[in-house]
Amino acid sequence: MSSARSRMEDVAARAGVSVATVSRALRDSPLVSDATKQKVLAAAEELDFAVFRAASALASGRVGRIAVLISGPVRAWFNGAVLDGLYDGLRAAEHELSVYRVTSLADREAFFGTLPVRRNADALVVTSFALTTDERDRLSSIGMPLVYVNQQVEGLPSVSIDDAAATRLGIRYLVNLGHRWPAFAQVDARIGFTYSALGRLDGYRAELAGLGATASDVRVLRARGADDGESVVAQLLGLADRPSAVMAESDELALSIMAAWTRLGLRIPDDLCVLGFDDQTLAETFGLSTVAQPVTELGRRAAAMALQLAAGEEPAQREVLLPVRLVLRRTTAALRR
Amino acid sequence: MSSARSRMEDVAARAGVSVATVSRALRDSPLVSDATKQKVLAAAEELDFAVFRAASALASGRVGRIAVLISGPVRAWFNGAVLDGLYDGLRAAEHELSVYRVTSLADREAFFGTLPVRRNADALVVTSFALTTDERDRLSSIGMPLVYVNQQVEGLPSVSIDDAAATRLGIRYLVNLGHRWPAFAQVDARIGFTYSALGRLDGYRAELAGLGATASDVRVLRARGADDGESVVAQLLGLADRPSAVMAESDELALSIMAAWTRLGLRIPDDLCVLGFDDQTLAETFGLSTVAQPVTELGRRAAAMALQLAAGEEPAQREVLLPVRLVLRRTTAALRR
DNA sequence: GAGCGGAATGACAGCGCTTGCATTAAGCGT
DNA sequence: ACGCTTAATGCAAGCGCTGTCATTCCGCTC
Repeated sequence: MSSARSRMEDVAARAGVSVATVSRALRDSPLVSDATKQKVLAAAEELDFAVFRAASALASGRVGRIAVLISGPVRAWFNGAVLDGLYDGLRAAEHELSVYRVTSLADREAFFGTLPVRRNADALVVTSFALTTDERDRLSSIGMPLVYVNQQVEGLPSVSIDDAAATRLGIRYLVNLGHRWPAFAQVDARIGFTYSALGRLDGYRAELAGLGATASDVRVLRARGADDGESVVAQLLGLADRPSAVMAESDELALSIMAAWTRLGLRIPDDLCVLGFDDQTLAETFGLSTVAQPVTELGRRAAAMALQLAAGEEPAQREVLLPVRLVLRRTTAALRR
Repeated sequence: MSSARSRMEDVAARAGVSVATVSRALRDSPLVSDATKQKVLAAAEELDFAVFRAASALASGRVGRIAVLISGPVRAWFNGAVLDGLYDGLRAAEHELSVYRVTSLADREAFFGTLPVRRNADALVVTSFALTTDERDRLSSIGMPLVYVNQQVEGLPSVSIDDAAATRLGIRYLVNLGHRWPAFAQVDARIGFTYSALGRLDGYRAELAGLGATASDVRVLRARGADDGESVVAQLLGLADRPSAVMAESDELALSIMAAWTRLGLRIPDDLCVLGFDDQTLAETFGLSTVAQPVTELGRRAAAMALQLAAGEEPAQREVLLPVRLVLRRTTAALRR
């Protein structure tokens, strides 16, 4: 408690050992005897000592820090959920997280232009968008390990779900309820970002085709943003053979569709079944049926993998695929004939 | 582009100057001539150089890092929005952010027990809960500047809104619409955390009293969580003189109340007016009228203040109060008589 | 009892920057 | 032309740790 900003030297003096021993004891090195560890720990406690990480990083070359690139703001539910997982996974390893938000092409260029992580992170986690070959080359030329979240890239370390399969699961469920054929609602792709929505769209198409739907049964509805359910509803109502069910690429879009639909006095699930994707907080509140993906777990696994790569180890599994599950609530029901 | 992990020495050699000059030039010191700065910048660019922050921190004593304590997970909308603001505010100053999540008393004790920020942050931002005197003393004994967000504490640096006044604004609006008298819905307080909800409750009580309501007109409804609108609706329906309007302490709770209410086949705003607090993303989607608070701006201002304090400057204003505004959408309407 | 191996610890040289001070160059008045 | 100020740059000493290598101190063996 006493000294406010004590150094390792002070701890060493108090414990009656050298700074080298203190350093080793605090990191629980097997080179230090148990008795000495006790003494050192006690002295550190009494002096209220905490390692100055900058000095440690300089001496060891390891900065104890993972960087993450997220697409969009932190307040977007998906980003928050991934970050929670990353923090969970890093906490035990006493690593920190540096968050870089990328919302525009300019941001992205700025990041790769200056590559601020260069010597300031031990590994980089990239969520929700693919890197160009150039960007990848630059990272590997500086020896920065890379982990993808929310997408797979041939042979590179990644943690994700199978977006296509997950969507097929949802579509199959709707079809089994008698809906011939469900539509699929999607936000227009962000420029310059490849994005798991592609896999979901593929899954939708593939499943319909597999179940015997024809080309004209495939109805993809476009929104200008995740809160633009209104456009989706307008397209829905304008369709010749109006679908009795729609699956949205995200819960946020699904909720927006629900709001626009009920605002017109129409009912859910009676007049339209809605199926979401994610299982975010408010899905339960509004009784939204959805394909749940374990987003926070994605983050945890990514953290673990990044730590392994940073330590120079080869992860047991380079491409981790986590399971999704169908969560049935009150926005889906069998087609009334 | 060439060398992957170049040091300042390499830049110095290439620019034909000393490392000291490089260091100064990169930080835009007035001690360096413009011509030299150009040369250094060019050399740094060619070598793809980025300062190794750990070394810089060790030499200067400033770590270039602000720590923030948040209550609950990152995926909670409020936390995400504050973090976005903090990142905005720190970006220009090239500072980083260390996030510490506190969800339990144990977390809190762990944080203050080891005080990991001790030498690893230049300032600490605390959101949504008050510190004990002990905790404050420990921080000030190590000279760690402190900024509160989302609450005010006598004379300490803080950035917040006036929760009581904001709530009074909302209640007054409902009363002016003819609702005699609105109820107030709140989540049971988290143990050990003081929390801006107190101010909102006070505001509710004060405004009703000020407008001439009697004690029995004050109806505070309790939810077990922000997604427990169900309990609130049950309490509402059980009330003798059923209120025609309810204000919730957060949009999340308001949305949950709306969901529970409409699930019963009741209408909004016809049978019940609902007013939220926050103006989060989905408020617009669901047409929720609400008292909007500038959460991201709270974060930006907190970042600016933290940077000032870290630099040893005294902020112009120690207690910043940001304005709120009423956002009228479709969940509120004049009482039909 | 001398020699030896292994376990535990200490001494010390950096890691890559920043910064106070010394030094040099340039400008200027007389 | 000569000192003198001011501007620009270089020199070198750390910052607080880590990791290599050397040293000490055991208990054993022969």
